[in-house]
Amino acid sequence: MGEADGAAVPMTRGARTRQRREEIVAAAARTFAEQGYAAVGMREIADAVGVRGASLYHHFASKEEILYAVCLTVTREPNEENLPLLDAAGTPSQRLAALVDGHLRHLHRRRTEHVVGLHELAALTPGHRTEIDGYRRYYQRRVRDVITAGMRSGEFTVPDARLAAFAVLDMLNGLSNWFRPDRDLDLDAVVSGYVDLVVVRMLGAAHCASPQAPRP
Amino acid sequence: MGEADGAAVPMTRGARTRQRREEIVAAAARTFAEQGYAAVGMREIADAVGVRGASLYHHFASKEEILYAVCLTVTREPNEENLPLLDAAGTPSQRLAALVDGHLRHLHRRRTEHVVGLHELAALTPGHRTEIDGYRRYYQRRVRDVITAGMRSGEFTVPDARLAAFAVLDMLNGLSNWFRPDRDLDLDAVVSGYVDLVVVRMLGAAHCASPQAPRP
DNA sequence: GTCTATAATAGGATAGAC
DNA sequence: GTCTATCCTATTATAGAC
Repeated sequence: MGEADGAAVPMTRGARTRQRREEIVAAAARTFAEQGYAAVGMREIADAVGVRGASLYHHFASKEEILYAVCLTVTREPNEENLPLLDAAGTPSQRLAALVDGHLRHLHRRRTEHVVGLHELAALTPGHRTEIDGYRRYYQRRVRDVITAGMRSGEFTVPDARLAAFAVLDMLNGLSNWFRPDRDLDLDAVVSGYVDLVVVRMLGAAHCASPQAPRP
Repeated sequence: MGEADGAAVPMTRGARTRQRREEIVAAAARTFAEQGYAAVGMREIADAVGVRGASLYHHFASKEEILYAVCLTVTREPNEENLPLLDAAGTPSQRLAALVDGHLRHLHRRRTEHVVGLHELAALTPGHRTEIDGYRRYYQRRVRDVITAGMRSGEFTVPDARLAAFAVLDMLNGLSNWFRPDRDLDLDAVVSGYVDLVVVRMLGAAHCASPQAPRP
């Protein structure tokens, strides 16, 4: 394992740079979430990473670019990870139940970033704001579409898909503002409780917990 | 109507001062909502009111005190105006329906202030933050209590009042982030739709729209 | 109650050495 | 890729005249 073959340890430099970028984004998300974007200085982010303020500009052109990276994490990831659940096999109830599950688990896994992404959109440049809003609107539309599909199939008895989609997503996203696992309320309990509240109760599906055959 | 009786035109000076205070709070809420608290300077607030920056300090000791005033509006007012609806006569379904109605109308009437109050709490001083959180927690507890009452009376079939209270309030508060009246979605439609989604569908009440006698 | 003028500080960002 | 040093500007807040 000498240095004869450079390809044996490929992209070591690039990987390290990428890792440092992610350290910066993670540290920034933490401080932004606690104090608010505009109240945090580049020096404070740098301290959290363990470098000097000027070094951040080797990785990001501006403070807003760091915020943009945080916001991308919580708008693009759900589109890439959760929306495929809506394209999978199954009834609208089953597919929406899977999305609610995935959505809540992503909200928790990226809890810090979501707090920023849901509160600091006003600080983005107009171009970045438009892009982020586009991801969010697409996600919203896909949720509305699966509700509409469930209404057509007769599974959902709700009268207005648009209103229901707002209600569902606001209810889900609210989680990141209050959920802290404790002795009598862990994530699995919230997830199954919310799937029931949304899919069975609010939308009116007869059942949805586990994959099932279509009704005869 | 001479100057013999000072009480004939009472508090004229105080009323004007109070009015200017409210102008400042209103202008600040607008700019905070659009750009975020920390991104707004005292000069910008002053411009919106039509005075110089220094003049604001005659009415408020600091920028944070203005934010505190905005946050008080959207945490104390709902406690004072909406919570009495939970103490009125009627079944838990009826009382919660009235609260949902009042809550949504307040969210809309104080739309700008709510955007600030829901996004900028991190910028409050610890003391103010604690006070505001107290109002919010009390409101949340009252909603949970009426849900518990409905569970005991058998009207609500939901399994967990705490989880349901979070779901309901997050769903309601989300309104201020997206609702703009348009041709096919006015406030009355959203209110009646959300009352149905929350009280009838999510919580499981058989009906609640209008006052009714208890079931035999 | 509002003004002008200014203090005191901190902010984002850049230049250039290593 | 990170550092030191620094520029330039904007900020909150105060002092004191009117």
